[in-house]
Amino acid sequence: MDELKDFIRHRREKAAELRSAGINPYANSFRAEHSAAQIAERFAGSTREQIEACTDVFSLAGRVVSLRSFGKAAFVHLQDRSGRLQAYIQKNEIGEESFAVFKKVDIGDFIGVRGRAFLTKSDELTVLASQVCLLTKSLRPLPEKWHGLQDVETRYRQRYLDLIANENVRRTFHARSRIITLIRRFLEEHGFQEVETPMMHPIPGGATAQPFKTHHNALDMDLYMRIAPELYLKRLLVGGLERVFEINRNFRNEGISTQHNPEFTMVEFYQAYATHEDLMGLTETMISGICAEVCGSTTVDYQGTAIDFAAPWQRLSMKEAAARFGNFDPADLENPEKLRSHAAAVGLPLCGRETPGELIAAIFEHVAEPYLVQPTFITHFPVEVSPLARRSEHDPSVTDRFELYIAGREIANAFSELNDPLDQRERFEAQAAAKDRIEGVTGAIDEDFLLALEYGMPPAAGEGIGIDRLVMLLTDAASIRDVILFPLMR
RNA sequence: GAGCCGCUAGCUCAGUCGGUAGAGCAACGGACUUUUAAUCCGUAGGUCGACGGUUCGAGCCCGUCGCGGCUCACCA
Repeated sequence: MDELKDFIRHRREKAAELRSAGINPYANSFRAEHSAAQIAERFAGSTREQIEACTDVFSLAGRVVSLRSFGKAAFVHLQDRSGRLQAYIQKNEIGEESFAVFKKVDIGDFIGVRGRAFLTKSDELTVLASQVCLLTKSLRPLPEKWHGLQDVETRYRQRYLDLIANENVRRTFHARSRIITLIRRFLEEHGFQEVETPMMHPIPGGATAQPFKTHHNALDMDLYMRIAPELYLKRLLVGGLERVFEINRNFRNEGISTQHNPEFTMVEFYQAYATHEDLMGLTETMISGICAEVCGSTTVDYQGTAIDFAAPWQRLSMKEAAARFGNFDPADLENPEKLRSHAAAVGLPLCGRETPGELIAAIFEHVAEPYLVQPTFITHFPVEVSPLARRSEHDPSVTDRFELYIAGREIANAFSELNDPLDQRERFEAQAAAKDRIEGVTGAIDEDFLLALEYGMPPAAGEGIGIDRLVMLLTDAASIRDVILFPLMR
């Protein structure tokens, strides 16, 4: 860059002038003892007289986000981690020299302020500065104060600007943090132990999705970024860790959309001696509790629709849901010809080799999923689309599995775990064959996982919850990118 | 990967029928010691996403490409 923009040149010049006057424009000597919110909290409900009678001196540091300068005085708003607070800087309060330094402060700079509190004429709590320190000179102008930063691409690529300019974005990511904390707390209180399992897998498993491939040079070994932690968490059940959970990233080499980011966060948890029925209750309790705590209510507005998280939630079998929303006789789903004709009628592309269970699942996803707005557990998943779930003891064609749908989206997936090593091997082989049949790709079988099962895995149930999607629901975010700090950009 | 929409000053946005590139905020100079989208006077700031074409003349019309958003497909 041979020609600097005026605003950058001006700010560099100011920084240089300060340096030559013996002022470090990147000082780190100021210790803020209070946050904006703490000071506001201190005087919440106080009268003007009470505030002005208080002789406490507060120290506050933050970014200057607005500046209204008069000849020998100025008002600034400082923004810190907790919010904003106004400071009033007067020449005769801080002295001539200090005021000369302050005159070189721009919007965007970090400053520290020390002083007593007062109420302005318009009743705004303000710190009357007795001392002002420049802490960091900003060389670039911030986005505009009134409209903030709107450009979606800039918001994602330069998230720091989005966070500075848009308070609702700060709120969203604060909510995300709280949601994860509450999930962790809930599971720990229920006796679950947090673990970390490999992110790089020799054989990708635990879900059906395209993996990212990578390579370890020293071992000359191909590896895959994990698509799910499931098979490792179950090895821990074999190892006797009866209740485990992991909150971490999964990576799927698939399309990107408002619901899909290539890396996304899931919580997966496994509980020995529990069934998928137990997990439905656990899930209702956990999510409705988190909703109440984060949103202050179990009813939230999501993109203009009210969603009620109060338990209990509706439960429907997949066949019931498919027949109800597809408007046909449930008995048709038991008849292979009628099933296939319904699938064709709703516009599904068919190759002619789909099994009945695959057709039921495809019809369900097509006709019912978008209409499952209120929290709904869908149960009785066909065995063909559930390679890791335990077969139902009442109907061998389905599994003891549920998925949770909210706002037309899959939020959680859970099942009583298949722990019969021979059945598991058959399912893996069927799955590999299906992959070969439909995609012409040979699926690898995780022999090490089957070996673990042969030692005996206690009966258990496991569940995965998509954290990003849950956060979207609880923060009214339209796109998954609005709840991921740095979404993948081309 | 396909379809639709968008890209103009640091930011937010106008730009008429193809005829000299505009505003607000921010910036710069000046005035101003209770403002809060401060106010007042003055100044500066542009590869109109990129390249090519049509035209006497293109921000505007046409084509190719880039980046982004939404929808669809694969997936959670």
